[in-house]
Amino acid sequence: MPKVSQTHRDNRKRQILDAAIECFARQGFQRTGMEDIIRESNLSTGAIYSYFQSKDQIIEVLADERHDREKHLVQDALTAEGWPECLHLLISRFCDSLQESRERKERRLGIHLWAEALCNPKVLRIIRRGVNQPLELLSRAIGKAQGDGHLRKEIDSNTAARVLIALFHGFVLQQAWDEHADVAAFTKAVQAMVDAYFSAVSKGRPVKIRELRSR
Amino acid sequence: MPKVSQTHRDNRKRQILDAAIECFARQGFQRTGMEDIIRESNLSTGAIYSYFQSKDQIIEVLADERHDREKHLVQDALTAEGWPECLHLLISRFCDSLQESRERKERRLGIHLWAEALCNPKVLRIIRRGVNQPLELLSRAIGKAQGDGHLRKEIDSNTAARVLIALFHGFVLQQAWDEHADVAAFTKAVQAMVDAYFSAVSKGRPVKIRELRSR
Amino acid sequence: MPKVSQTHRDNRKRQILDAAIECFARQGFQRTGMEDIIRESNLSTGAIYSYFQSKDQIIEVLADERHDREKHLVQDALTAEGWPECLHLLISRFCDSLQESRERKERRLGIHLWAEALCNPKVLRIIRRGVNQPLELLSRAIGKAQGDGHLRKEIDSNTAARVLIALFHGFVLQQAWDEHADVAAFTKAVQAMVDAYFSAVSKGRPVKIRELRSR
Amino acid sequence: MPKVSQTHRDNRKRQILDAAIECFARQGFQRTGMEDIIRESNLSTGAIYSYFQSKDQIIEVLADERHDREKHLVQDALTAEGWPECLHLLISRFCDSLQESRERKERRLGIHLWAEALCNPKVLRIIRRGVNQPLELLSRAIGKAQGDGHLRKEIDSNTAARVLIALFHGFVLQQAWDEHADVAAFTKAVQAMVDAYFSAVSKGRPVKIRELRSR
DNA sequence: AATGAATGAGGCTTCATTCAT
DNA sequence: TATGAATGAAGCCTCATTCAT
Repeated sequence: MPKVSQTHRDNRKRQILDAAIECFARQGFQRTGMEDIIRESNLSTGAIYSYFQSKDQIIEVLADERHDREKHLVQDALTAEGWPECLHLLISRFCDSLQESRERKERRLGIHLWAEALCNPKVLRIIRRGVNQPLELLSRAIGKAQGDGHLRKEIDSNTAARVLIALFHGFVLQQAWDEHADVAAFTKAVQAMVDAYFSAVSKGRPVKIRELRSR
Repeated sequence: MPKVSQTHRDNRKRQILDAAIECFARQGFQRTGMEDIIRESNLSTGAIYSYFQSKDQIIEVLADERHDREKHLVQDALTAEGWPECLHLLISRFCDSLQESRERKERRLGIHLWAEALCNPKVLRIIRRGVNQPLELLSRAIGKAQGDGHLRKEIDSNTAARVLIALFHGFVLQQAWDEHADVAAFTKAVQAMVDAYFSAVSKGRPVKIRELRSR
Repeated sequence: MPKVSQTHRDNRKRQILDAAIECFARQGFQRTGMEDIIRESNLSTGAIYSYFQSKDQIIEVLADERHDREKHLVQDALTAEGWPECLHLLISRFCDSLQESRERKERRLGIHLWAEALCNPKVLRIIRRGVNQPLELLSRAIGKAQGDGHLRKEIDSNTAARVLIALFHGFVLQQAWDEHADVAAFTKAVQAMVDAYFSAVSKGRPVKIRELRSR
Repeated sequence: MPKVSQTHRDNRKRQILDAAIECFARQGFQRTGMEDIIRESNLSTGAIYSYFQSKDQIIEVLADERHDREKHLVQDALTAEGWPECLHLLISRFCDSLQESRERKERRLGIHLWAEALCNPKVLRIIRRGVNQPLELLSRAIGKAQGDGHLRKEIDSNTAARVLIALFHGFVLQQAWDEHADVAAFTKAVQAMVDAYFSAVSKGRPVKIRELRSR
């Protein structure tokens, strides 16, 4: 039989991956059988296995995809000019994405990947890249803003980046557990908090914890 | 053996739960077989099943325990007097806990529970309680601080609480993926950010989002 | 501790056997766990095992009991004087017993024993005795009636006994499957049939099948 | 393997059912493990479960099959013309079947089903149908014979049918417990008894039970 | 004697993967 | 290439029985 075109193969692969996303997002890895993916993708067992070596490999590919997406989201946001703009763009880009149904589905899948990473070395490696690359991008951007004098120097850019990512991830969880979580309110609060943090006492020295305490 | 004391039963239960925590934290729910828990607990199959009805029930009990712990952590912190103290205590309590090995293990388990909640209604219910109760406690504390004039009124107490929780959860993830994540730096940054947020523009009016955006 | 009296032991044994009858009749052997018998008997695991060596042994003892009862039922009926009286007494004794709730329960148990006998040599031996002894008693009684001139000689006493027993067993099944089966009607029909059979053409030669066919 | 024909599927199903009959007839339901059926059928665990959902379902299907066979046996016999012919055909058909090894095996299985019915609602329903349908067929046939003047009207057709079925079932038991039970003798006796019953006192009035009792 | 906690072999079933067609 | 029937290891759990107290 004739070899099928690469495009055809790609389409099939997508078909499988989309089916897998659907199933995994809904039921997690354990509860999703290959049979579910097969049914959802309208393909046959054999077909699936001619595109992916195993269920685990599908998971790994999906992890890779998510990581790519995350990186691009950060990358895109950081193309904006000027400091606070970058940050605001990032926050809104991120938060906006939580409103789209497709993205929400993938975020659920993402959570399963976060847990999977804890006991699957391959996935852990992918997740680490998926967190570290955005982290570095962000960290570098913050560093640059500091260099440009838009930001207090006392802030450790790396840690600041971590905090931002933590905020995002943390909210992804809350939204997954309660789909009515108020994204807009959260967005606003994060914007405010981050602004306050980055701009606090920009005129002189940073606020010291002790001072705050005794106020 | 004849009737044993309640203490004995409790000890056995703990033995099983601890074994389960060990296994689940290390390998997740799927990869942990009852056999693993049996081996780790030094008990027999039957013994386990005379204390718990099923693997799922063990998971649920562990979820309940985590939720309780989380609530108590928040409750304890909020017993401090005065506003910023409460908050700082909470942050340090939380971050300190991430340094203890036992707690780290349980946090890993916690992440597995977060994912499990997405496709296990019972666990979801438990997790929701486990998030909502601390959220309310925190929210109420913030509200009280606002009432006492220690905090800007523009902040929505509920959302602020959400943001804090998100920060914590988000960092738990980072630490799980990279056990060398710098807890101290994170702690400091969170303290600073939160202080900045809650006290921002205390000298005049709060920064408005619109202003920030258009800057 | 003091050795308990034989009476006490007997009572305990009965307690266990009654509990077992209850459970086995209701749920069969497989579905009845030792735990069920323990609960129903209000004794402890250990107690049960100090009176019986195993679940199988309980079954065997119960089989023995049933067999005894069955034998006595036949024996008692055959004490009547004169031929048809014996038979009628037997039939009514048997059918009457099907009206009592206790007996019905034991009959259900009996059915389980019938099946058990097919794959449990010990029970098979007991059941065989339980069928053969009544069979012989009956057969001998029929033979005697023939000798006394009350019955046609052409009838094979052994087979006739078999037929009677088959009628009884067969109806026990029907009643077990449908507790509203009409015992009275069945009794009457059996009486009539048996009478017809035993007395048919008592004046001369037996009816030949061929004749019946061509009539 | 690619899609296989329906015939192939049917053959496989039969293969499994035959293996199950073999095992169940020999050892009963409890003592037969899926492993036994798997070995006996020369298939794999998975194969079995792709044809049947559970061990219980196999039992139910077998119960259905038996019920069908039983019904057909009666139906076929009742196609004969004329009254006593029908009956004699039925009796010989039934008794002949007890001579075939295959049928004897299935009869053993049948006994296990009779017991199973007592504590398995699904099987009970099937067994009831399996008894009631032949019962009705027979009852109707007897009624018709009465209408045609071939039979005494005093007989309750329904009860008479019950008696016949009871005779058959009862003998199935005896044969299962003692494979040397004399089928031919039993057959003859049943034929005679039934003939005597149905034609008794055809010369005058039927014998009344009361008379028999008081004789 | 009595208790009931503990044991662990064995039961039923699932499901990722293979491979004949 | 594509199909889906077949495989069988491994999983969760039950339950008759034992034995320390």
